[in-house]
Amino acid sequence: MEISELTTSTSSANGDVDNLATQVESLDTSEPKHRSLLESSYEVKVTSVDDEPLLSVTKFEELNLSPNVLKGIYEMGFTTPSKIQAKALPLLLKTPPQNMIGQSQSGTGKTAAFVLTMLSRIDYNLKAPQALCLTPSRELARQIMVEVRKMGKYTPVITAEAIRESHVKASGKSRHEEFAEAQLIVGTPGTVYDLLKKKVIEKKHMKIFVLDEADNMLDQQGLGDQSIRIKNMMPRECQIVLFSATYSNDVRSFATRFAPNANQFSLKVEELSVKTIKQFYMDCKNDEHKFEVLDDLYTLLTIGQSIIFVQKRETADRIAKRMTDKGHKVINLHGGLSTAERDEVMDGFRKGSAKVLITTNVLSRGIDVLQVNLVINYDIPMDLSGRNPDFETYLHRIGRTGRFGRTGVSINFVHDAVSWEMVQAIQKHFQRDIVKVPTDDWDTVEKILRKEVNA
DNA sequence: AAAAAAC
Repeated sequence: MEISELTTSTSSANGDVDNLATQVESLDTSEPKHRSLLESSYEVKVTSVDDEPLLSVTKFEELNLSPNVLKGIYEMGFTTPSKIQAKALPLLLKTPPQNMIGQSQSGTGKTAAFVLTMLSRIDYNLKAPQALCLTPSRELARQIMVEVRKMGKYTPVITAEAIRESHVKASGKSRHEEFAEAQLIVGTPGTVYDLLKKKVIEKKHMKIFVLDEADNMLDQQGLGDQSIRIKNMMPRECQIVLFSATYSNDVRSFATRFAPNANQFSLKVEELSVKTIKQFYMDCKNDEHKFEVLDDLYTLLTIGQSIIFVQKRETADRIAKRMTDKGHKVINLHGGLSTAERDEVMDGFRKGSAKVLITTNVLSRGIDVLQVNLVINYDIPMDLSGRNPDFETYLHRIGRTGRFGRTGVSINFVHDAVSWEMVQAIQKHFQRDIVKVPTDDWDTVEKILRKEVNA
């Protein structure tokens, strides 16, 4: 098989800017238009396993989608394919199917791309599992399922979530009954593996297997093992699709074995950090001072919806309690909560009834709440040794804001030499300035942040 | 030294 490569550089892609602007507008008309994240040039490298010329579509109509899928897409407000959709969809939808390893910035339309592909692969006359998507958290699985149901609204698709149950099913259907006829399944690895093993989920008709946040799904101890076991249960001819905004070097080489002969698209590392997300740091004196600064920040500034990331569950609980004691209205989500509690907290945050969410890395990836305009790294994400920053997690965390071309702000709390060095390393790695804001001069802070953070 | 993910 020949490998053909095409590198496209777009410095004045007005078409793309228009396309995206149209999407942003239709997603939320209550906000003023922001600069598009595609405003400045960036490079997408596409690699195809065929030697056929690479196709990039400008309209969804060019993709031979079923009219029912098209109708769902348009109703969601998508008018034309985003940049990555334009390049990836022709490859994803090829017959016979080919594997795909895709990388693009957060909020550029990856989810829609693989959901659309799943919906297009299903034989709707066959009431059996045919499309499976795995995610690293229940919150992300639920979010993707919402997208599936919107996009598949005019198709007869039968769906099921394979996540730990949070309540007794109102329908009265057993899981066996539910999964027997479900054609499209989104879930977390533990539950999916369990259901496959028990033959609650039938595997023999599976046509497409998607790993969202693929690097995380393959890298993480536990998650990786489960993902591999599940993939090994899929039929040989099943299409494998990996998507993420990040692939660390070691994960990428494994990904190419996990999804052999895959078409690929990827970005250079300096293109990954979304330019519309402003990055700051606050120099705190010590760990206790971090909390005082946090308290002051939420007392003295009017802040829209925001997420505060910490390293440990216990820190999330502790900070949430102390903030509540100080009179702030905050909610708290981590893996130690019950499934019902997690669903309730997440639903409240999505509705906007809660403005401040304190959480762990469980929500670092994929979660899409458009109104979030501030992300605080109360603890800088680091690797297991505690000596190096976790660049991938950092990028995913700050990517919770600035969705779909909106502006966003991230603030890193620094409190000692190690955390300061990590911020320096992050700045160097992504070639993006991380600007200091004072911790004692709130007039200045407000001037710097006002435009972006105020509600 | 974490977090997540199953029963």
